[in-house]
Amino acid sequence: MKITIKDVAKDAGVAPSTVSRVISNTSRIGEATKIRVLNSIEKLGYTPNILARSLVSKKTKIIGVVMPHEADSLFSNPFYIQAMKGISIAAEKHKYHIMYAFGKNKNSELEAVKNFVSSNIVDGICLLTTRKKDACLKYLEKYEFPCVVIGRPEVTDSPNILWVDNNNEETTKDIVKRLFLKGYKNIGYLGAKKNWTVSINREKGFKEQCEKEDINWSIVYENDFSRENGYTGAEKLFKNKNLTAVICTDDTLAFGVQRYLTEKNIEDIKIIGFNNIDPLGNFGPRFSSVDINSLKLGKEAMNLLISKLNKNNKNNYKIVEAKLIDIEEAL
Amino acid sequence: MKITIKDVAKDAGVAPSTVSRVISNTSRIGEATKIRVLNSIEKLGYTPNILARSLVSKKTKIIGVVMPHEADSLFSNPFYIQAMKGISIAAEKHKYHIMYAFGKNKNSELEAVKNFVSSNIVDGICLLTTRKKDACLKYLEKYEFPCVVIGRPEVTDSPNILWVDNNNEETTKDIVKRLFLKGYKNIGYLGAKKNWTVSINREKGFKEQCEKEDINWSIVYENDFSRENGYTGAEKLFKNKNLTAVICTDDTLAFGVQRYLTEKNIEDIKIIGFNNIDPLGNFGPRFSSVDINSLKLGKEAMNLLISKLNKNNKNNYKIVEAKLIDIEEAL
DNA sequence: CTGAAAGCGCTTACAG
DNA sequence: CTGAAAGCGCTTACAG
Repeated sequence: MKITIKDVAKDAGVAPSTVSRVISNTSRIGEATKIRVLNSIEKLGYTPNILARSLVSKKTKIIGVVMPHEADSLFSNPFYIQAMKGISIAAEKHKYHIMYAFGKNKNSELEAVKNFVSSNIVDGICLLTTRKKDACLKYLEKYEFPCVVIGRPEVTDSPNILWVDNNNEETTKDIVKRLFLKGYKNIGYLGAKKNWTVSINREKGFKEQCEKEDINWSIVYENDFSRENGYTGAEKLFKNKNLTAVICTDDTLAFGVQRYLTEKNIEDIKIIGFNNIDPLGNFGPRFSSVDINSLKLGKEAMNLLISKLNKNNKNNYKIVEAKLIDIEEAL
Repeated sequence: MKITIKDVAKDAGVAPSTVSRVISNTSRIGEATKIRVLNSIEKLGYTPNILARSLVSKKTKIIGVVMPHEADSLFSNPFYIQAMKGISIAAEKHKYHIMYAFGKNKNSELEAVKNFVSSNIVDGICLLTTRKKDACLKYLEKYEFPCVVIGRPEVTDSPNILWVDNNNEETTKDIVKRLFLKGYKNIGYLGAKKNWTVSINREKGFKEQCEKEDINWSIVYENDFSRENGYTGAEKLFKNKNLTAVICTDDTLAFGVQRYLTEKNIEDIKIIGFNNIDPLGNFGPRFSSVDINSLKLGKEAMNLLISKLNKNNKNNYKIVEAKLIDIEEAL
């Protein structure tokens, strides 16, 4: 039988409340009794039942993490597993547990959120992506439920919606700027997931900087972050254009573009992707890619949320630096 | 304020116990009161507090999943994310929640297990790998804590240790047999993680079949499932041997072997890997690989564990078929 | 500094 | 079929 606080109390010859106090270390306790209680805890191998504790404290110290339902990207894109790892590391450090919900379809994300919120099982929620008119965020905001999102929400100044993001707009601007300096005057942008804010922000920076530098640009959107969509996107991009460089919003797309160019014998096209994915099958030439630091995105998301839960957060967002890994060293 | 069973009871004009009964749908309830209660629940938007429920039922309907601490493999190997997805899908179907613990180092796995067990937060535990003299399994067995492991434990007939595995021994035997029929007489085996039972089983099948068929074999072990270790492993394997085929216990290793062979201009070597990883950078020639069906491994692990928790499990293990995806169609 | 009591939100014998 | 009561294992005012 699992031993409880009563067993410890009896063994130490004190009241359960006293045991509780020495565990929480919150009020002044006589040194002698403290030692006695600690000994009994040790001797009996007592560990508190966190369920009972949660019931009275109204805090479970569990964070619910909702994965995007797009299965395909999950499998091929290291972003998710790295972010998860970052989330778990940070949570563990603060003695929080993590509960993941893998959505199976469009609606299951919102359902997971509702389920988390209504069952009282989590103190806060973390979303791994943001969309335009995000239903999950809307729900969470309505119920003022503590949450953090990786990516930039449409409304960035709501006190209840924390967020962590790269500076995507600046990053694509910077890339365009660098390309321009190297003499690239015809640049394509291949996006996917049109309603994901990450795509929108990268596109925005791209477009603005192109217009500023007077660069010929074209933009193509595909459905998914996938090699196949990279290939079909490249078909469209290179149909009538004299592009010399392509920025892809994800490396999976970039691999598809690379394949297209190889097959069609189109040479000397500069490709830049995002996420710095190691392709494993390491035979093709590598292209440049932006390392978005997924691990840190996950960690900072947790730090932000947990700070909020402990009511000592300063900001409601955090920018994680993205870093262009350029194969030409100095682009 | 969160509404409770008392609020519903008051609204419906019944006792809390009655509300509880209509929710659990466990005892006979008058149709009229049932409807009244249901209406009140609907009207007030009541959802049970699962913490309180867990406290009395001693069941949390949460499963703890312990990830192996080897971070490297996590990032590159789709096995984990696919298994996680399988786990989550199956758990959700049975209305269980999943809590993941990402180990950071060798000891953190056991700590995660101990933590799960002692805090009363999970009903059962799932391990994503098994090792020789597995400390986690030993602990779980000692406390008779319900658990399932993906992979084959050393002791396969303990009623308390459920497991799900491919038939790894048979699979490598089968591969060797096929290779032999195609005329391969010098075959290498490149393993990693010497203390993982999956490696041991695959090696065993390999060795036995080679000796049976009178094939010249050699075995090399490296530390990790990684491309780098595949490369160094190939260096060793091809030092003095006239190998014509190499079986790698993981595709990540196989990619390294492939790279070595390409660099050294060694041609016509048959490579066979495990896990059927899509390399993304799709320029090198593909090699054959065994699809271990990670998604199903995860699903079946959960099904087994949950059956056990509901005391209606028939077996304590389940074999998931692995399938050789041969690039030559008929090897 | 410490104990007795109430309460967190449920479930489940025990009566009737 | 339904209610009153006890209890799951904690925490936290309230006294002293």
